[in-house]
Amino acid sequence: MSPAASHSTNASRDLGNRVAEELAAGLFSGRYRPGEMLPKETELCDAFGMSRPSVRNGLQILSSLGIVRRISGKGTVVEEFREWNLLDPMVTRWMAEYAQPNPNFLAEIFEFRHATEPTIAALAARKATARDLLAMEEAFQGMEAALEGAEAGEEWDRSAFSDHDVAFHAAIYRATHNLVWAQLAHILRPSITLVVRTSNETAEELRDSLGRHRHLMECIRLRRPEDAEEAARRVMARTAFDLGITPDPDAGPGPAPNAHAPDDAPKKASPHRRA
Amino acid sequence: MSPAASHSTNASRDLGNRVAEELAAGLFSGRYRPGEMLPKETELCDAFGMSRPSVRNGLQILSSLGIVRRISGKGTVVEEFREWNLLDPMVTRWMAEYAQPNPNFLAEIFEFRHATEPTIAALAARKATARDLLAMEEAFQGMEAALEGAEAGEEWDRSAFSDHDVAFHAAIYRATHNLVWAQLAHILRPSITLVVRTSNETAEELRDSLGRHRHLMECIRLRRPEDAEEAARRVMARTAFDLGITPDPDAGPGPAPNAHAPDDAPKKASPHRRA
DNA sequence: ATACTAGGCTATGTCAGACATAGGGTTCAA
DNA sequence: TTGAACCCTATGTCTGACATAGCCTAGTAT
Repeated sequence: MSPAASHSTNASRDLGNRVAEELAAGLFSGRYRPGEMLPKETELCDAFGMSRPSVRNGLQILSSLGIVRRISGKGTVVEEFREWNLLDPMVTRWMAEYAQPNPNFLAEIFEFRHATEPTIAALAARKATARDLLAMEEAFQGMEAALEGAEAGEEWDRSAFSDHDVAFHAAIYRATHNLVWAQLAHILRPSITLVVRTSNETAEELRDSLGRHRHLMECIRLRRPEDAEEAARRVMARTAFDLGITPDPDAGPGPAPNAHAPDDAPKKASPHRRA
Repeated sequence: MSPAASHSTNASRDLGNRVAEELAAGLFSGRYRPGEMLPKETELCDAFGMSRPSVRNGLQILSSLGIVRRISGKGTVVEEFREWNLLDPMVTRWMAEYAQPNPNFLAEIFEFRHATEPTIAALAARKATARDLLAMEEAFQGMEAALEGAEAGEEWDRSAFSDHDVAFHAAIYRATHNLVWAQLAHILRPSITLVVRTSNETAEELRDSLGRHRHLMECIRLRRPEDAEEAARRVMARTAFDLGITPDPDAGPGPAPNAHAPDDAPKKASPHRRA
């Protein structure tokens, strides 16, 4: 009807988000770099075929995420990467979706996970409810199913596996029933999908990883905080190997990926190393 | 001059932020509660004396922070608290500024800090640069100066002390040179200012706290990760006491989770939130 | 009587055009 | 060389209008 609809808002009703999304694709993929200027509003209007208010709406979103800064009378400049709100859910989604894997950045997220997930697992073992355990179990079964599909010979769906992997770890974060950690679950997605997209684990390696996840889940279910802590360390050791940070999945918890730190102190030997 | 200035944009050039700020004050103080509806746009225009685009701009900011949800044709509804992006710098500022201290929430942030700051301190001890150490030192001297002013008898400026306290811990977070932790430094402000606003430490207690901070700083400067870890635990033990979480600042690093809420918030047996 | 549809009302989403003002550069004079 | 006055550009804001999603109500058919 009315093909020449004047406003023609038949498509989406959320144009600002579309603008932000498209620009984010360029921002996160590195097409626009910090310090550079984005096209001016009128040019973006032209490029997207939308009115100025909608374009401004999109720019506003990016601005409130610390990704760009709007300078009155001058234009829109890309902020330094360090200023971006990397912990915002939308930003983490964009990272997982558009960013090309940056080894340095992945290593930093891993460093964070490596230091915290054992603690989180212990807390989860103390506080997890039946609902939390269910979420973990469903995610785990999803990983299992994806892996079996792969072993059945079909072409193997990496994204299905990594989605459930994300869900598994997020369930543990949420099981702490702590607002801060629950929100930090968002950084899992870029951390996991970016590595899965590039690395090439064998079926055997994945099965090993799955076993470690199962063990972690069992420790949480049985309410054994200390065992859960150790189990989480073993999961992270596996992840470190898949990320290429350690040469051996059973190698100790090398804390920092980059060893340029002038540490005259011996690194912390894991206190309870039950083999 | 031109009293009938039509546009009269004499005041600020950032009306959207003003709207967001004012609404945030109401949102964080509990005047608007999750599930409720905000006034409609035209009413807000009237209340703030601004045009619809500006008001929409402010609502857009709150929306992109997960604080409200805009429903086309219906209105603006306040999201559940758990959906708010509590890790966003602007949100943490609003929490520190407008939220009345919620014991439960403070306990959760403390739980997070208690679990992570020792690790962070150890990492900082490995990676801190001269610039990081300078930032820590300046913040520490700021705390010292504020405390001495207090002991000199003048009326004592809590906010000066807590600002430098925030800066001190933030410097440690940043000294890790890890993007994730650097961003997490933002949660320090509500955690610290909210407790300082309510608690009533004596000068002696503050001096004790200051000593623990100094020791932590020295351990980091001397690049002793393990000592820094322990020193951070002692700082957190002091903080736990000031928060009313533990009865004794030297009561070991009792993992706060199960022991919190001694007097003012009787702990529920079931962790389920459902009422 | 119940269920389903049609219509109207409300509040948000989008558009168009206009003016005001901050930032930055340029020109001209002291 | 330096300073001030000028102009241009791009963003910030306003006004007024229409389009559409969500919701409520009334009317009709079975």
